[in-house]
Amino acid sequence: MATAQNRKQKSAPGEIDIPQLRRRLLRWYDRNRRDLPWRSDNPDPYAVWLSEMMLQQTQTATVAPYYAAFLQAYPDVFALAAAPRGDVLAMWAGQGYYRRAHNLHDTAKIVAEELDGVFPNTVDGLMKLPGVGRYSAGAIASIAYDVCAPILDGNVKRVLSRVFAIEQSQSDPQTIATLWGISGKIIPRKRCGDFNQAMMDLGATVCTPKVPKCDTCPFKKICIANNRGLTDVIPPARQRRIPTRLDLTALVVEANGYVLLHRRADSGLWAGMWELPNVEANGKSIDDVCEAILPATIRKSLGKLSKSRGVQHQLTHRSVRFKVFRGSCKKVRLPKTFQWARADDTLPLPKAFQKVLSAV
DNA sequence: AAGCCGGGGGT
DNA sequence: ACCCCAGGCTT
Repeated sequence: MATAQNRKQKSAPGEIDIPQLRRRLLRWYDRNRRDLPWRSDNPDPYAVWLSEMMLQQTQTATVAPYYAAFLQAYPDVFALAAAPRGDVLAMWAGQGYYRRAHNLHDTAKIVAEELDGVFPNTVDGLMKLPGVGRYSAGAIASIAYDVCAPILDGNVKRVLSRVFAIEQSQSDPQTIATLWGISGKIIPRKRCGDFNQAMMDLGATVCTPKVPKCDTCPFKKICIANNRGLTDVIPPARQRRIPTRLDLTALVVEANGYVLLHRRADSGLWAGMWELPNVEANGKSIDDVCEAILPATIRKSLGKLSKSRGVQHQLTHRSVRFKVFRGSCKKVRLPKTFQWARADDTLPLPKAFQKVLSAV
């Protein structure tokens, strides 16, 4: 009798031997775990939190050097809380998603000033911190405190979709709810941090989006997608969006070794970061551009501008093209939203502007 | 529910 | 060229 109940059971956790899944995964992890800088037998919640903020939508290889630099500059939450915002942003420059850097600093202050420097050890407590959602809270709680909280990131989504043959779109809220449910169901009572990290390692190194290495997978025998030859169609491809074009004219204004920077708004693209003065091109003349984005004091002493070669920069949702002009002037006093930066310093600039600067 | 927010590793 | 990455937040 093919009742709805029976059909539901077919791809429900009931079909998988959960204790066996746990044993297989932890045994695999003991032999094959990645050696990552933030891993430790005695985890420091601050270091775990720091790594998780950096790892949001960012691969481990990209994070590693930033993580090392942050931990050296700010060995504990009090050091980070005491740092000027500009220093934190400058160290984050190049990593993208700059809102994370603001949240990082805000959270450090909250923990240092209101929580005696101690990170919460519950999912609810952690989720009150800016930039910490359900995934990050579960990851920090389980890894730093061995609390048995589930996680669901891109890796775990993919692994669970395949093992339990969840065929629906990964972005469907219903599917996400189902996957959270499974993640909570399979997490063991012990070694929860290891278990969660093992799921992510498996997704990153074995259960990959393309050409998964099913022959070396600890779930080879129990994975429904593998048993039915469905690993190519689970999870289904998401529809991708076309980046929109953004044409900017940027100015490189120098004054004996310094370059003129402007501070961006606290929200939106490159939030709170610094930029080379720029504006949407829209057919503007160079005089119009200067009028639009330069303080009057600069314009007065600015020599003739020369055109440099253009720069192209790709974002996930934007395709940015820069026209670049270069000129020099006196090192005059500036409004607060501008600053003179030494051209040879590590500048608090997003990659796009680093690229423009290195091109001239 | 959908859009926004960066940059890069891997293929 | 195209996939997606230890997601969170706003509208």
